[in-house]
Amino acid sequence: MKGKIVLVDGHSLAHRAFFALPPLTTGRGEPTNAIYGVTMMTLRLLEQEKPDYFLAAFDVGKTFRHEAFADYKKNRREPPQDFLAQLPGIKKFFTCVGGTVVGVEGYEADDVIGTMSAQARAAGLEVVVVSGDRDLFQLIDEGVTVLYTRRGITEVEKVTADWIREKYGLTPAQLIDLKALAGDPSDNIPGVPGVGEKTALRLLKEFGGVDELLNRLEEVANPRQRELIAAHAEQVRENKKLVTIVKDVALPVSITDCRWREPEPEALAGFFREMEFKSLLQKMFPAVKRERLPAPEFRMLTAEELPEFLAGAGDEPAAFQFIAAGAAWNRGKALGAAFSLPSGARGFLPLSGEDFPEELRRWLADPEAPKICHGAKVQMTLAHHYGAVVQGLAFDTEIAGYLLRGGLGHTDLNALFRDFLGEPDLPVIEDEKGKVLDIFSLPPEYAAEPGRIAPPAVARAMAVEKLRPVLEERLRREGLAKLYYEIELPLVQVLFAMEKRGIKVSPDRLHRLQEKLAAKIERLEKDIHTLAGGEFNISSPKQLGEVLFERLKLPRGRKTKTGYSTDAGVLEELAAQHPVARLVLDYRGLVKLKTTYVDSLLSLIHPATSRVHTTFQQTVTATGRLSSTDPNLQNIPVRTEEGREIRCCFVPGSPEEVFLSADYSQIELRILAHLSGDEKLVAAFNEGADIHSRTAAEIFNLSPEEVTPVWRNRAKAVNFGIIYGISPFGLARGTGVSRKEAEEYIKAYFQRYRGVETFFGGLIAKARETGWVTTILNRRRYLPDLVSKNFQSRSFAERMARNTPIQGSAADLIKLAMVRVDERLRREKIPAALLLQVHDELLVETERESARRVAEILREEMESVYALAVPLPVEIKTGDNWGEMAVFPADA
DNA sequence: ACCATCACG
DNA sequence: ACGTACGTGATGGTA
Repeated sequence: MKGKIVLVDGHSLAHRAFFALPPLTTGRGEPTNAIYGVTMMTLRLLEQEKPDYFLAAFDVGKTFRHEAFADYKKNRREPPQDFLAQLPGIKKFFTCVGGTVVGVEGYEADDVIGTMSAQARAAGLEVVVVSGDRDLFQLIDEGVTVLYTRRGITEVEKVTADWIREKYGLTPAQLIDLKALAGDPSDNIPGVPGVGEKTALRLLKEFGGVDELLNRLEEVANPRQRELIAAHAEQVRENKKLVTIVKDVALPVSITDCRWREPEPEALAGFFREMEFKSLLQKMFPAVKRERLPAPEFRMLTAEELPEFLAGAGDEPAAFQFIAAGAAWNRGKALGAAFSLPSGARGFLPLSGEDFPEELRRWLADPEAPKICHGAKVQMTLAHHYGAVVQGLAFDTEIAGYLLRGGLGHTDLNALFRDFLGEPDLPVIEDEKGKVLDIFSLPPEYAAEPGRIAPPAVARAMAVEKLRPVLEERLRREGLAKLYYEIELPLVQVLFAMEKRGIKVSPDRLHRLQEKLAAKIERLEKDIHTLAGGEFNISSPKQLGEVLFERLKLPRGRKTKTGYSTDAGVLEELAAQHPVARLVLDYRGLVKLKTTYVDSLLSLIHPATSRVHTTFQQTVTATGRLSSTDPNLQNIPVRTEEGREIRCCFVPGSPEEVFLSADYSQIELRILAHLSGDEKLVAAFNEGADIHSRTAAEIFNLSPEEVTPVWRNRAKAVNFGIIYGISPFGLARGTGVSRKEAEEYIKAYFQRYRGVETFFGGLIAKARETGWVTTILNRRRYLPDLVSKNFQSRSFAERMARNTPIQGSAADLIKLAMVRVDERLRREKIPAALLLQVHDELLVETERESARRVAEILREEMESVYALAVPLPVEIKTGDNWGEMAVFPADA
């Protein structure tokens, strides 16, 4: 017999899944989290292992171990009802997925697996045991491995005899003796008093097993230990029987009965539907239609009918939704526009080719005709391809959803429609293979099929229109209306204008840089291959690891999940030992610059204008920050000289123009001072102190003259740490000092800045109560994990809770400043415009003669944006490229 | 699709 | 005793 058998410990997997996942239920209220976890685990397993035979074993009732040993597992609490209720579902899943389910009265799942494992080995099969229970490790042998479930649900560790030798220094069979000697509190198995895992390991290494140990007791050096073991010899022998997995259970099935069958699609799909695993159903059975909202009734419109149709809205806002074959800055083609009016009237206007009807153009541009949509900025971008403008934006459901969901994501229209209105899924457009298409990325030829694309588009317009009053009410109720109407919604137009204007990148400079980098990279590549003694792909962490640690036999540093770590930290350490490490570091740096920045920017430059147009994402970050994509202009290099050359390629549009940049200095620490009201911190900023030097003086007890750059840098790292939610480990990494020392620093900081300590304490306590934290302008972030039982997730959530009010408030303030600066520039008709926002910095392009005035406006609006307990100074610079900016005004 | 790496604030 | 700094996006390699 040939092939592979997978033996699943159903009970232990279910247990793991139950505690690893948050509570999930069906609409009927039945718990499903363990079922879902086991399902995900098993599907992954089947895909990876591709077994020929598949058996899932379960415990049945009391076992012979309970009979033999009254206290067996006696301290175990009865499993929760919600767990037990899921076992039938789990067994059903194993059956539906083509497996065989076995439980034998009087035996545990372990014994069933042990028995089947022995039979399978005898038959020549490879055995893979899957469990979250270490007790199964004793079965490991030539041809028998255990997949041990680690954190989460789909992560498994492949445990082999070598793995066990490395970890325990024992053979798998010796694990039985280990448990017999040391006992196991979780099964309530008493070991020898005074013999823990450490001692037991030492004894086993010396004697080999408990039988030998008991036979040669006189050789045990420690007399007290010898006595105790002798006194408990019988117990140990008993334990050994108890913990040894039985391998001769009379099984009701044979190996051939366990042959894995391809699951019946109907059975599996039916099971998913019953359990309401909708995403799984969709993923595995795209052809099986989900319950979807029937498309609403609508009128197919002509351009001539449009004005009369839209007049039906009166003064009420109308929802509109484009559908398109591309709606980005480099590509855009509208295929139609759907409308939904509060009266219930709905319509669809097909669009094709280059024509964009005048009637539509006029309505979009009319500021008196209020409009609502989901993601207005994309609609504006698409309209812009036809020279059309959108004015009169009254509501954007995506942005409303973003504020209401408070960092939890799921702001797509379908999710909002489902979660806020309890409606079924919206209809979608599918291609011939049943793949769901993005409403803005349809094949252009679909323009010829308005009957196919109109209903989903109209349904979306309708969803937007129905969501508006509900979301609006929620925004008011949760105190988010001001943030929404005075900042986020006006910001849409500001960001759109920034994207539309774009920023000029000098193609000549970039090309020169590209060639220079290519030459340097080629040179480095040759040198590295020579030093390494052969060609390989330096960009492949896998190949690089093999070369460094196997061929060159350099000392391996940390490991990652998939192999050796070769990140900058590791290479930096190796640089002292082998010249190749430094070259690899240089190589990495240059390749990064070339591929991520030079090459990609060149490909995105608009040939006619030499400008690049990023897209600002307003609804993705959990803290309220913006992000930038295609290209990301918020991470253009600046910290190294070589990197800054890239920044130098960003230039004003004409020689008559210059850049002005305005950045908030220390905005996050100032916000911390304001929020905490800490006297020392507030005073430091009010006195205009160098904050890192001051912190150094405070926490290291130094006089100002004693604060050397080393101390200042450490204090700077501490300040960073405070903003990030601080942990000794993280601070140790940030400073290079030991963890213990880092702990001292943190203690000293909180001793000196009591206000900060109190603030953080109160913040966490309150957040645990409410489930969220807020920023200065009441932006909210939900942190459900603050009450997690898992230490790691809880700690993570606590760091987020400390960081978010700081990072998020800074985001609030600069967004408000952007709206105000834009307003001033337009009202005063100054030939200047915002180009970029980089979290605490604004970049503006202006005619030279207006530079002074723009600088004044930037300073005024940014510094006065919100009255804090401390000043909020702005540093303004100017220059003819983004890489070489000098303080403005130069003559002041 | 996921990971490792690295660019920014 | 646990295993970490907060927030992003783009790239090339690998499964």
